Amino acid sequence: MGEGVEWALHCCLNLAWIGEERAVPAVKLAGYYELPPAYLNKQLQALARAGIVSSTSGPKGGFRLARPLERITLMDVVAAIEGPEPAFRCTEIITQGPGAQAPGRDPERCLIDRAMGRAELAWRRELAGQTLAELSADVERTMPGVPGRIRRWFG
Amino acid sequence: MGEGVEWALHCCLNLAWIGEERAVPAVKLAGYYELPPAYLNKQLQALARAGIVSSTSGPKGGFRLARPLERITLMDVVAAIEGPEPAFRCTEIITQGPGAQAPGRDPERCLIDRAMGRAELAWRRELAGQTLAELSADVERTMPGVPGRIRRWFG
DNA sequence: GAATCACTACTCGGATAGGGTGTGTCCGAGTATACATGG
DNA sequence: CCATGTATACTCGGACACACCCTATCCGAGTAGTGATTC
Repeated sequence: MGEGVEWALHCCLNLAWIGEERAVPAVKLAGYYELPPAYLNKQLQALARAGIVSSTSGPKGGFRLARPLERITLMDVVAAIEGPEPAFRCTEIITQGPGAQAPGRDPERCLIDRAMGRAELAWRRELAGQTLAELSADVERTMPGVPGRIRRWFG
Repeated sequence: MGEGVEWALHCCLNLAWIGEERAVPAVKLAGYYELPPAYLNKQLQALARAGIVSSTSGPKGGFRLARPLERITLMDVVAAIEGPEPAFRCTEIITQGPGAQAPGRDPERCLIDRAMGRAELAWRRELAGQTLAELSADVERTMPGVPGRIRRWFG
């Protein structure tokens, strides 16, 4: 899995703590973690395409959260960065070669694909079941000073 | 995820249906699905290193299951092919840059890492909860002719 | 006839190239601000 | 003093290289079987 997911999650939390009334440019977000600015910008573009953040150009421009943390799940961010395709993609080798099964013969998919799909569904369900708001609450509980320090640093 | 996982799962089932008294060379297994023989051999080597199959060289050599299907889970095969590293690897960017948290300050890991780890644990748990024996039983129930046909083709 | 030995064919195993996706960088389009200018 | 036009600086957005891992291939090490040779 690409590391852009980790960057995107941290940035979403930071944007929330900074407040949605201010737009933060990618360069500043990158500076906080010493990440490649242009590449982080690319990841944030993906978040913008997914409707998670909104972007504005020009001076005083940048990124801000498009909706509250309560309506952003881990799944949303992962899907925005990694794409919607499943990790395990069945190439249907069962329909090739001498022992080929007729593709349309059984309406159900390849059983291996179904089994792997069940596991991936459990993964997605877990990701979709946790919002960034819960994550933010956990951080504020275990490290109360962090959000304030971040808001101050970006000020 | 690499497609070698799909190949390995099909091959394990085929080896089980053929019977463990016979060793099947990689070339023959590849021929059944028209896969690149040498590359499939590489995947089977990974299964051998993981102790899922045993390999014997020379004439009448090949691969055979090292233990019954009841003791092989989807997780075993995935770990053998893909490696033991988790898909999401936290790069600890939280410990870098101006807002660096001291690494040893909190004994618990980065909360984002923990959240992603929970999801991945659900995935692994689902994979580890299903054995190839159950998968084989499903196939024999929905497509009763397949195992016999495979055993016949490899004969 | 039986045992031994060399030879052959076959298989795995690791070392070696090629391609595709993720990683990283650069420059142009667009915009809001600030300033100068004129009424 | 206020409105307007212009220049400017700043930001995103997409187009352009680089690198690493997955994919694919090839050849050597080792082994079991086979046949010839010898006692």
